[in-house]
Amino acid sequence: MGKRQYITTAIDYPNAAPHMGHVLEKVLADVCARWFRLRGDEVRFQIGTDEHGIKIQRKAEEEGVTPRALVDRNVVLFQDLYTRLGISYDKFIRTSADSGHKATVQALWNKLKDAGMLEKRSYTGLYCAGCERFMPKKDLEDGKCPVHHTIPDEVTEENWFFLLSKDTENLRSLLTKDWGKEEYRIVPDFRANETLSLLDQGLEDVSFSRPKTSLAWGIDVPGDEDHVMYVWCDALTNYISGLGYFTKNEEREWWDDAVVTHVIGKDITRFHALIWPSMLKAAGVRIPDRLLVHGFLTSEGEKMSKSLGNVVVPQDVIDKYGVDALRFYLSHEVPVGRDGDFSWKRLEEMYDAKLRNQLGNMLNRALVLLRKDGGVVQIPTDEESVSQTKKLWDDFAQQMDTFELHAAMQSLTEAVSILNGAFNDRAPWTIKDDVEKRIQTLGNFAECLRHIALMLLPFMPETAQKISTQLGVSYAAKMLDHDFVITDDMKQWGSQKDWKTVGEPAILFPKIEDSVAPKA
RNA sequence: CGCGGGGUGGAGCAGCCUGGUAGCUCGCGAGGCUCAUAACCUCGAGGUCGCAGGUUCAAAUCCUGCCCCCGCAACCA
Repeated sequence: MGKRQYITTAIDYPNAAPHMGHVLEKVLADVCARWFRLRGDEVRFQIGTDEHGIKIQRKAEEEGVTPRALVDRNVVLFQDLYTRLGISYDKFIRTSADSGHKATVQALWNKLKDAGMLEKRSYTGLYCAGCERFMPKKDLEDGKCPVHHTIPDEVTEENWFFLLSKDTENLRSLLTKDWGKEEYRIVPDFRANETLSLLDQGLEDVSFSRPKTSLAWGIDVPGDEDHVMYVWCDALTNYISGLGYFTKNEEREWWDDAVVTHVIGKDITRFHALIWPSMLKAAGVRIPDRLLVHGFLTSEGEKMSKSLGNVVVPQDVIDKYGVDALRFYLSHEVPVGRDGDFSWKRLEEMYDAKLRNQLGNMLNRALVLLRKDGGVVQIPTDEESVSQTKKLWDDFAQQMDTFELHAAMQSLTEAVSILNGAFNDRAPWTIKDDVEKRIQTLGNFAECLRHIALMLLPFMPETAQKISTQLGVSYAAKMLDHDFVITDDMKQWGSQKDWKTVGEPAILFPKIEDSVAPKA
């Protein structure tokens, strides 16, 4: 018990407002972080923004503002959204604004250089003046830029390269077994297989810097005033710079002596699976434990894109259905690791069917009847209830521990459905003469709901607390505290001896009248 | 032959590894109940499991070929 967990998400690129894809990742990581805390682990959870780079620089030029002003403005959008979503992060790192970040990155750079992993080379490529970037040959149509229909110029520029190819076999070993006894697991498995097939194709060295003439908005390369670091050394390093690595070193134990989990999207798997461990190893820093890779979200079955006009603004969803409905949808409908779809119609169906009609109504029908008998809580204890509850918790923990979060979430909605069925079968409202029996029958349902609320806590914290409060459970007020832990006692059937009466029933999920999705 | 994912009742998916009455959720229809947020429960309709071959007593499930959709292909989460 009580392992130390360091969990991170990819840092977001704040060149525009956050969208549903950003939210998927944060919710996934937050559910994990909350679960770790609830099971008694010490957790540090970091998110942030990757604020350098050419796109920010250009976007700022377009708007006639400084890059600094642009990111300062946009970062707030991310922070506000994540706060509203209840993302329980401990640290929000900003690569251009966090004082320690630059120092750690430059220190890491020097270590890579000392390790002989950096080399300055001239790079020759096809440069499109219109796009202001090098075009890979594969992107060209008949040798022309597909956007500008011009033949790109052959341009040579100096770049620092990270000698990733040196580590090809080490990385293959790392992903299949270990690298100097260090292990690094990719979840789900098929992402690991994909990465291994990349190794089979051979690894190339990676460009790690840009001349300031083409990119000014970034961290200076130490000892080379004409160059700025390219994204990888800058962005990936956030995971350790956020802990003061190589500088203050105050919080290094969260890296050195913790289970480290990176939550990322499938597009950046290769960088996290290959470049990052190679960098760390060269710098003499331990490799993380696992990489949790999520898929992408389509919108209404199609790729999310501005031109299609189907980009879903998370705030619209929250405004209409609430934070927990959104967290529920992303957890219940999107299998961890695989692509998912966001659909207003589906969200509405799920909200009505699972949350309003099943969960909310179940709570309400039990509470209303209990209140008619004075709200007395009496939970009959029998062998079967005790053992079934234990099995429920064991199965749930198993799924959560192996990151099958959607399966865990789905088994919760399944449990609520079974509860509704049992309620009809036992029909407590038909027990007219025997008050004691009626109260005890209802007590069973209240106790079941108490357990379900606890399990819902990582997914839908506010809802879980509301249920517990309505039930009148004594720990309800503390459930959202950062240090709240689900104890073995809480997981026991009928363990809450101080639970005497139920609270006031209230509608958990109201009917949403307007069934038309807001236009984007 | 670039890589990967996928094509199963109206929608979304499971099943395929370890062949043998095709399952789940939503939606739809009909009954039941009436404690409850017109919610809940039960039953039902609806599928030649992308196409074509092959292996087998038997294939959604294994093999071969083909068609189609989606994503990725060094910086779009």
